[in-house]
Amino acid sequence: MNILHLIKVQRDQLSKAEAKLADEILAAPDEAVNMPTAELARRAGVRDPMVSRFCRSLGCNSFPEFKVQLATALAHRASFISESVSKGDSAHTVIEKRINANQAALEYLRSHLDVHTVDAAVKAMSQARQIIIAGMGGAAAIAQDAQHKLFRLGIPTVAYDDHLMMRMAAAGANPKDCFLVFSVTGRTSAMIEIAELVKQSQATLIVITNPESPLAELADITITSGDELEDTTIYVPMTTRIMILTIIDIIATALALAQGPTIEAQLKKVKHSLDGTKLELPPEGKNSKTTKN
Amino acid sequence: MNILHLIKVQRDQLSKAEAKLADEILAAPDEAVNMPTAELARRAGVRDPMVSRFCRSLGCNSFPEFKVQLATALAHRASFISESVSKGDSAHTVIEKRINANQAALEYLRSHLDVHTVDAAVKAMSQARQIIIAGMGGAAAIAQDAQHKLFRLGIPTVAYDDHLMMRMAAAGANPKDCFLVFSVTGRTSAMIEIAELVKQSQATLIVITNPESPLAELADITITSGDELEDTTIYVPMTTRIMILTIIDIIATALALAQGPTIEAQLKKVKHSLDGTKLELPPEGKNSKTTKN
DNA sequence: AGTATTATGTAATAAAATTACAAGATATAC
DNA sequence: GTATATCTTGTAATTTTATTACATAATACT
Repeated sequence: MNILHLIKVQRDQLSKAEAKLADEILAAPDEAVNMPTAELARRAGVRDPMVSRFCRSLGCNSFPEFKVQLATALAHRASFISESVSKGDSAHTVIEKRINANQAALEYLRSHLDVHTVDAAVKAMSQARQIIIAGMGGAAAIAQDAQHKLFRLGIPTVAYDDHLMMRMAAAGANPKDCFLVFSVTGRTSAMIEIAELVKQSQATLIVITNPESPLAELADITITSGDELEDTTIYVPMTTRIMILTIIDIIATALALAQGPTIEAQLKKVKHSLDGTKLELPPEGKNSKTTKN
Repeated sequence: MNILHLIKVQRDQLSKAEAKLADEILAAPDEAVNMPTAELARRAGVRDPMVSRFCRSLGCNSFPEFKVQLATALAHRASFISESVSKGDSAHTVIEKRINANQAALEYLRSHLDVHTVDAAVKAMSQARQIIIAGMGGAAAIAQDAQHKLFRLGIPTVAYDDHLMMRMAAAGANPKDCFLVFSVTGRTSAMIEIAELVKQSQATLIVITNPESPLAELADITITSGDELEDTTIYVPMTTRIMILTIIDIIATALALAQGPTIEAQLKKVKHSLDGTKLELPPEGKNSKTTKN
């Protein structure tokens, strides 16, 4: 866990003077990181040695060591303050801000993605007879992408973006099937309908959605879509897209590992099937890879 | 520029003793970050004050300040070592590794995405009569996603994943149109065909692909797909997906900004069009946002 | 209420970083 | 090629910073 998190978590178990320091640091970590003990102590209204003690309480061996940790945490957090873009922004600023925002989304995922949930999803999917994926609107592309990834692993997978097809697939699903639903908000009634049909078919229902949504309640396994994070006032919301894609990435990777050695051959077969569609690589290209995707 | 980079760059313009310090730090930055001057000096075979001088040469005000900078640089670098997954990995490890890999991809993008290229693309797209997007295979989902984002901005946009449709669209394109092609490798002959047809129609051809590919050569504007980065030996390649999505994100954001104040109303209209399809939010949910996507 | 325990401040000390200065190295001019 | 200037580095002193030891205050517990 990073040191800023740690301070926040331990904040209430600290002594009075230490809590003052914690507050001071949390209030302005960027400044704290470049202060000597004396200055930090003065600002927090305590005496110098408290700073050393505070660092020890947090598990650091010295104040300098603490500063290094703080700087590290701050480097990660830096992208956490994913500033929204504004009118006068140059292309360069937009690039920086959007990359920061997307990195921050991944950082958020790191701390909020539950291992056991992922494990459960992987287990269910690896045992599934077939995986049926559903996504509408903005989630349609995600569904298609997931299908593309999973089918490459040799798992029978199909993706739908059409409501009627989804209904039929949901109603006709086998209890051994896995139904994977992408819905950022989890409030689209059409999607909830589908989920209910899936329940009736007794297929395993995995949803990637806002955990506090009606859709999530229906699911056997719920994985967060990061919907709670996204700020709709920002021009073009995107972070959830990145998060969900990374979730798929993680699950697909874990699935591939679960499948064992056969998977490599499978991937190779699929890849080589595309060979005929590609132009040759230049003879002495430094890029010695074979074609792909 | 981060301090590690700076040290590398300035390495040869430093004095003999300073160079020794530079080498020592570059050799083991993780250790250096937790050393006092004396220790670092000893290891580098110089005297303590050289360390202070070295920091000054690099533009830092003090050694502690330098350490903070180093820690920051190291924090970013940490995610750069995106280890590939392996057999015995637990779900937790897979999560960490994939998130690291994807964050690293974004870090790569940060330093390799050319501002002027993005500017040019945004300019071309903002002036376009219509944007036609093409993507096949794994890029189909990306194309669909891009379409979804751009059409929300009120820009006439269409996406194709079918080769015949692409041919027709390419052949029939207007010189005022913008043709956006996604192809990770840039070697799919079907896609190159399309690009050639687009050239004949004199529409602006923007491709997101491997910059050293036949497809890139045909384009008016080329943006890297990160293909050169991806390691095909890793089970499920994904980083390019994230990179391309972020590129779309950046362009769409810049486009939105370029459109000026009208865009907000436009986005609201599109968003509210979905209101009827969603369930109400719970009355006292801490989530006070309106529905979206 | 009295004692034990913990928390914090004060003063002293130790550690760390920097400055001032001198000696050495290197370059430049003649 | 020597002399001078400039730059680099080391030594020693100094200052700043962090920590320890100890005492006092606060809190908790009996």
